[in-house]
Amino acid sequence: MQRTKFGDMACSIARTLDVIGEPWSPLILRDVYVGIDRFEQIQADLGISRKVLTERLKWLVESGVLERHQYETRPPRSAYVLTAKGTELVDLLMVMVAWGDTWADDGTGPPVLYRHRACGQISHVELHCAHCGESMRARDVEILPGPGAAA
Amino acid sequence: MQRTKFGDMACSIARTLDVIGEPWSPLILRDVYVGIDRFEQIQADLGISRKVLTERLKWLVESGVLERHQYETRPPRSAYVLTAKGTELVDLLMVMVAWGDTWADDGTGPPVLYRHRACGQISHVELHCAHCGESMRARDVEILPGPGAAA
DNA sequence: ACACTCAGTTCCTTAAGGGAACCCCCCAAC
DNA sequence: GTTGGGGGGTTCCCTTAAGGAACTGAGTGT
Repeated sequence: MQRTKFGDMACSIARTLDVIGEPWSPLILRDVYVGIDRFEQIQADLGISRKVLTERLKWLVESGVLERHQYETRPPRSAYVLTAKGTELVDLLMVMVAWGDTWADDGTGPPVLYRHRACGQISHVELHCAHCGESMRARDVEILPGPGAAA
Repeated sequence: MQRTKFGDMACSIARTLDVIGEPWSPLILRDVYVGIDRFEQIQADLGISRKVLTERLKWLVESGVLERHQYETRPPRSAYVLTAKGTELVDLLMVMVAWGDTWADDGTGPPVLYRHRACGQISHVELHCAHCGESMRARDVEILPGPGAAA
């Protein structure tokens, strides 16, 4: 497959997809987020090919969303941990979860629940405006060209 | 490529990725969202191969996130429109935009700005708890097995 | 010395993406 | 009434990525 490069597009969605646009990456980040953070564990949990997992991990580390930490030297054992950049991608995963729970439920209910520490309730995420705090969804915004728009 | 099926996994992230996990789909949805809603327009805007675009559109329609509307019969002209299911996916795109603006800026600033109609300000989305309304990010939640968890 | 685990690497097969050419339908101009 | 052009695809070939299994190699543990 000669895949098109997304990183150069003047589009923040495309640039985000350049990092995690291929389907395994979000699942790898999820695994690392929940503590499945070593090569063998991730491979077994996802059933991903070892070859592809190696490639993805390398790319995610290069992209600065994961770091490889050798936490033991004898025997050498390493774990992957989320950087700040990677942790903010987990926010994206939480929105995916909310959508999947709503629109792709197989009838058995959500596989994972999220308890919000602040209020103690099982909940999910909603999108709000960073400025006024009110709900901010697709239908609530107007789109304008920004400074980095293509010529 | 014999790609692994994500739709059957007991994971809402995987089930979401089953629909839009391949890198072009989010960009197609973005295009439709901003009004680039016809085959030729999308193809020209994204530079995607016509073959792949045909496949993607078919899949997105099958998945219920887009609908094909023939708005003119002579000559036959059709446009793709977002369903409710698809419109909620645009929320996901807005989070991608926020991440891309923050972490993948090439120095020229964001290519697109979003004005929140409610407050009139240029803004971006933040994640809040659907229950208490407070900020709800990756670090603010506890993960629990839900009813649809794998055995 | 032998088995075992972790973390990859190598090799082969299959299928998906890119790209260009081609096709059909409808309309408009010459 | 045939040529030209646009919309909306389909067909073809080529390249490359994903899957999968086997192999490697360092480092214990017995």
